[in-house]
Amino acid sequence: MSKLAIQPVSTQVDFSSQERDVLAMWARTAAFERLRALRANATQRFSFVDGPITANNPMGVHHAWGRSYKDLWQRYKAMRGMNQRWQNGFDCQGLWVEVEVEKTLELKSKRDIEEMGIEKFIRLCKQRVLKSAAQQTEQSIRLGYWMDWNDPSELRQLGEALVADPAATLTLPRAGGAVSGTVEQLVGQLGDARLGGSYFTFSDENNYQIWGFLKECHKHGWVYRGGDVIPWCPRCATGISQHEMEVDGYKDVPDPAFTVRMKLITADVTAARWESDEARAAWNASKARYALAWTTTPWTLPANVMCAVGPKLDYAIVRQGDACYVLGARTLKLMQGEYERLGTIAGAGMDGWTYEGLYDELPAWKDAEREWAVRTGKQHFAHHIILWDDVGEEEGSGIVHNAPGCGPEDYKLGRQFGTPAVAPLDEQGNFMEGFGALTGRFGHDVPNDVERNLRDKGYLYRRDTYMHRYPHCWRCKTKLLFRQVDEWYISMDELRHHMMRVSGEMNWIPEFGKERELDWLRNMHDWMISKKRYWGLALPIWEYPDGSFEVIGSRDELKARAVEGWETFDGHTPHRPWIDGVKIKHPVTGQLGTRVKDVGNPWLDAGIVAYSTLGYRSDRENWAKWFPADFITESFPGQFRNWFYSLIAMSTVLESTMPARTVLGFATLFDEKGEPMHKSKGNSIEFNEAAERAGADVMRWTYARQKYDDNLLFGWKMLDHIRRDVFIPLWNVYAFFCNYASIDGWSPEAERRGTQTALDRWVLARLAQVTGEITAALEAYDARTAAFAGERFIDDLSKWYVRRSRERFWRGEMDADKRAAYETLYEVLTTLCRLLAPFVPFITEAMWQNLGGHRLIEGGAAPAGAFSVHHEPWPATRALSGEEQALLDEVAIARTTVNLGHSLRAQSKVKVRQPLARIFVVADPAARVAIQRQEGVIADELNVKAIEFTQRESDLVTYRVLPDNRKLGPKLGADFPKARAALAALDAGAVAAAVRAGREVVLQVNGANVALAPDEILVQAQPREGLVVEGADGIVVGLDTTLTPALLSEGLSRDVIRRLNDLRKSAGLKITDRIHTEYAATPRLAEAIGAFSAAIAGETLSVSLLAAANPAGTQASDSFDGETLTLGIRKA
RNA sequence: GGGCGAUUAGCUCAGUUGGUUAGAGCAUCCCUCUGAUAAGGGGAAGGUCUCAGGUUCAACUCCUGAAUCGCCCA
Repeated sequence: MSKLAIQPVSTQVDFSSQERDVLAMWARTAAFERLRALRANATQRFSFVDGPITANNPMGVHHAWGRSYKDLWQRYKAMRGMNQRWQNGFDCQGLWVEVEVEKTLELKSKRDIEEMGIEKFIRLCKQRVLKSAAQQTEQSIRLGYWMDWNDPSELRQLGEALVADPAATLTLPRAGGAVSGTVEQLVGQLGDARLGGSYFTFSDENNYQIWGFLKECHKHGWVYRGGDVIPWCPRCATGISQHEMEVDGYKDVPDPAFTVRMKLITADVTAARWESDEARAAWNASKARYALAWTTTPWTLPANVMCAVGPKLDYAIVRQGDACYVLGARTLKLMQGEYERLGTIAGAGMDGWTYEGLYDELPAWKDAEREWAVRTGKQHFAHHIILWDDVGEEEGSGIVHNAPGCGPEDYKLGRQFGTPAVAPLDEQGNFMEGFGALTGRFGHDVPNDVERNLRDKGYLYRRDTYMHRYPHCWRCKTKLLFRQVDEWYISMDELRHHMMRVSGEMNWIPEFGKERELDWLRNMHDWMISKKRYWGLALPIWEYPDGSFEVIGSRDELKARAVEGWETFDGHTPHRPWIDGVKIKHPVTGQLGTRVKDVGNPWLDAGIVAYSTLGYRSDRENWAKWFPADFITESFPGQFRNWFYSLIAMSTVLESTMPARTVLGFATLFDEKGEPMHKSKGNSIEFNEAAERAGADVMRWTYARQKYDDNLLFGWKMLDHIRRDVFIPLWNVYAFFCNYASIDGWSPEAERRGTQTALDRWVLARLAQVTGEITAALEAYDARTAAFAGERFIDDLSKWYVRRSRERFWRGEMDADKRAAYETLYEVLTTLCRLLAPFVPFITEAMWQNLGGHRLIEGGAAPAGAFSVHHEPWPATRALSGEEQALLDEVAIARTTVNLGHSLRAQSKVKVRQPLARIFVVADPAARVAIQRQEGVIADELNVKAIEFTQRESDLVTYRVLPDNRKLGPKLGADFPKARAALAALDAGAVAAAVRAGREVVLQVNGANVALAPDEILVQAQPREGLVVEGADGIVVGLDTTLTPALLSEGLSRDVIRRLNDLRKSAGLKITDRIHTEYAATPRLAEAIGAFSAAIAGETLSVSLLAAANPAGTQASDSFDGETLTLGIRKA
């Protein structure tokens, strides 16, 4: 092996451009493939299952957060020697893709799609997915995310070929042998064992595996077709499931608020309390009586069936003109104009009151009533008032209009009371036949028509505008309506409990995740799995004309059962439209079964991947090897009811066991001000921009140090802060080392030859300590703790080790001490590279290559060899020895002492440059030993000649004696305050002396003697007032500020040195350049220069130092401390 | 309406089973050091620990209630 030559390094580093160089190096050397090969035969495995990223748009910085964790632990586990699958996943099917394709093609509705042709539409959806996947792959690579990535250009090529001619034959080259097929077939096989790369949830395997899951559910009788009223997007013409009602789902909007007077037919007021007999008489005499109902969805009024009141609420009976009104007692502000309060009635007393229907003349109502009559055997349905506990008084009139065909709660009540139901809207949100003039009109467009109609009929009391939160489509932002529809569900009754058990077995980070998931499961409704759209899982449900249905569990099963349409379908992926033509025959009735047109909920696609990607159907042995995943991670919000939920549901059904051992969740990414990033708001940061401007490493570190529970306020300021505080110091330590190593031609050797100093041993102890800290934190999936430990170490390394070691590197001779400095810093840097590599793969790689790794490539290392820092094993952890622990404590005490000394100098306005004779120190015996051992360092830092442990502590300190609350509180109870006061009244010095001597202290409390043991009293030394003394951590430092002429003279000489070095710098000299120096100085100063000429010459590399009337060369003049100095230097 | 979580310095956050004078980093200002890097060191200022009760010898910490914010559910 050739000798390593460490190259000099600039401190002006462009991290982003360096990252691109590293990426090029990785690509050129196939570094990732080498890692896979190196770990391929490892017996230990780390199973990570990726939660698929939606392959729809470019990756955002919020995606980079989670992906940084994914890469962090995969790299870490690789360094721990484990074999891994390295498979990324793309989420491919669903409405989001459809919406984007529709936008591109400017399609307005489902009708447009059908006119264009479903087949073409599906192909365009697939192509869009492939294009997005290619882009996200490139961005992930830029992030430094090591995965078994597809070639992005191949993905794009497939997408184009698919649109051009899906039936064309294509051959894809692969290491294990080329794979051929039609374009469509190959696309359907992406991610499988032969093609490798990322998994795609649109793959045949993924879809058929879900069929198997649904079949299993059907075996238990959990799959059913249910009617319900659900939020409905009229634009997408599909229902929005409970899972999708996300944060984005609600917007504040103004809506018309109608107060409708329901004309009462029967109203039993026996429960009423009247204001007076006259009031009662007024009610009896009134010409018309009304209940006032309130709604913000006027389009639902034509479907009104009942009204609901709160049984425990009070309702006011009021008179206005000839009419009487009943409304919530606390909602009287709704009344317009003068009115008279007649009485009060509890909601419970209004049960069963009947009223005139608002739209009883409509054919739709007549049909509904007829259907109801057939069902119940009754004649006429009377609109009436019911009791409902959920009625509130905060908004509206306390009387809720109920239309069972128009709202989920309404629907439930309708079912409960067995009423007719009128479902007014079609898929596009338009009124259906039978609604008179409203037929064909859009639901949200009819308030004015409804208003006119109700006014004409005398039913409208008032109309207002009301601001409230109203659901909108999470994809296209269209204002939702509610529709009564048939959808397919998986019943949760039984499954819920199994899922709760499985969730309970998993390790949730942060811990509250488990409670959240359990809470969600407790409240989970049946899972709506159908969607009335085109691009997605073809639900394998075949319906027969008699309403019965079957679930088909696999392609083979379908083939065996197919009686029609198989030839057309064969060779295609299991998607619409081809699958729709396949018919089966009922084994008993012989009826022809047709597949339901619905596609599946996309969370089915993502939830199955712990099975589909591990070969559950085809290679059960392989599946068992990798299942359950050791680790999964995604952003928490939403995933409890989405991915985590579906993952657990499917694993519970298929194997009744957890899909992953550890779930790491993290919060939400916002902008610097804590507001959501939105392209339209202009506050979003593109991933590519962040990677280029801040660098991927800086981003990754930002994510790593973030607390999982807290939202991340992401912005340039914080990125810049991380770069300055973490990366610049790290890089400068590294650059310092390399630049001197390069000058000295130093290179690492197998054997250590240096003589380590205490400082070397200290930093190596710190290194062992931080290795332990980072390892433990990563094992516990705690990135933040690990990152903070790293930051503290970089700080110690830069601000203590390197700062204290600089002179050792400057020295000319390569002596044993300098050698030890090189050897130590080399070990620290190379170990640190490995410790930080999983977090920040680029900077560590760049450092590693210059520090040694690269020689293996250039020296032509064996093909099986490791050349990247990411091929290395993780640094071994070890327990600290007693001496090492003591050394760490010792340095901590020394640094405290130094800080105190600096503080004193600042207070007494004696600058550090001015040497002083001594400091005084008061410390307990252990600290005293530490300070003695670090005496040289402390004296040097503080620029003092000596450290003295004063014998007469009382000169420096006073004592404060305090009761040990923890011990005496429980012992004395209520007497404690008195004892504390009694102790405070004693002479602190005397008590301190007694405690130090190990004697009891006796107090008078309530006339009785209480003896306190020495360990029940705390003695604190405090700096004496008025002295130049500073104290902390039990150490008190005093400064002797006496200035002798000799000290003053030395101080002056230090000023001269500093000014000379400033001059060297401004003259543009190199650090190693030698100079001739001349000076003109006032007498006292000249004397000082004379006295310390050797030191001055040495510190400034002056080969001559001469007095001159007019100093030659680059000149500078200055006055300080009453002296004047002119300097001149010339390069020697 | 119900549930969960939060509220500590200008900002971001620590704060062990209740215990003595509530801390750090950043930012600000002042000083200092510089053969130290976009730096290093010191100091100052900044707090009714959201509020109100309660338990206790003792509450940032435990309990109850309220306010505000966030999330989930209805």
